[in-house]
Amino acid sequence: MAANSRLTIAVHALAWLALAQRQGRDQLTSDQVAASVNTNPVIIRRSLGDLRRAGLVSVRHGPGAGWSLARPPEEISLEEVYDAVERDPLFGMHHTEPNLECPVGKGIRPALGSIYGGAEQALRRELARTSIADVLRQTLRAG
Amino acid sequence: MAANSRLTIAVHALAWLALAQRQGRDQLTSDQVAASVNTNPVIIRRSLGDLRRAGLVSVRHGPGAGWSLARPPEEISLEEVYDAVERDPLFGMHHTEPNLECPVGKGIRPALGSIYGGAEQALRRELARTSIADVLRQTLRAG
DNA sequence: CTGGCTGTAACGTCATCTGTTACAGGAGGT
DNA sequence: ACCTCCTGTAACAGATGACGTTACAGCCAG
Repeated sequence: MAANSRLTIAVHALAWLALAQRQGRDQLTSDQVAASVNTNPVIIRRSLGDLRRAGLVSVRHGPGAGWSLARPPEEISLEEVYDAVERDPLFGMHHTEPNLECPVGKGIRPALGSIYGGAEQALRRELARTSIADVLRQTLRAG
Repeated sequence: MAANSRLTIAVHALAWLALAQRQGRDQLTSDQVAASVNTNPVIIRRSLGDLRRAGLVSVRHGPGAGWSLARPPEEISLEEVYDAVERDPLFGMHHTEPNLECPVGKGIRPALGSIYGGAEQALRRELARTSIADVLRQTLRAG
């Protein structure tokens, strides 16, 4: 798959918001987040926009504005972040409809659909075990 | 991520080989597999080439040539197929190096690396529970 | 009202995947 | 040894999507 960095960007932004909050800075602008992630502020706004629609962060407009966590970092799991930023299923089906004359072509899609569903659930269960607070703790230990 | 259909193509081809084998047809050419998947034979050769390098199928050249399973379908797990056809990690890191002045930017990559590793392992463990024989069974039941 | 920041559209660039054509190379049957 | 069939792979076109950038409308505290 494509090396998709959306989850990385979102988790990085959330961890940075969690650290800033702990340090008493309640808001961060997209420019400030972008400076840590080292990318363009618009990328951050797009990512945090997804997280806002999922209810994980909130935003304040006007001067002195910025982003903050909508919940304590212990209560934000990577599964929720994954759901917020990842739209497409993990594995894609055939681009063109398989040959329905062939017994394999006829039944393969529902069979794979259920198998892929189980695999995605296993992935989510694992991501659910880690919170933004966990990520921040491991990040500060590694740094 | 990109809707990547490589795993789907490979599993479809293997299930079709397994069914053909059960019906007494020991070899299938890439044209015959392509007719069931409904794609170009070169796509099939590329996919089966990955599986051959992983030791899951074998190929015979010359006239009357074609592909066949290198092992019984009960002993080929989707985890092996996944490893054979999927080169990139599931989640990508930042495109540009994060800001190392920031404590989050400094430690986020090793932290995420270990978390992503655990998530990929959970995915693989789930894929390991299903064999090509299982896929074929479910496919024929669904068809 | 004003200044600062968000939200989003529009666009370019780049990488990747699928699909296609073309052709060199290997191996069994004669 | 030759033929013939099929594999293996390079080269290319088109589509898709991600990232990055610029630009601008909208919103709101002061």
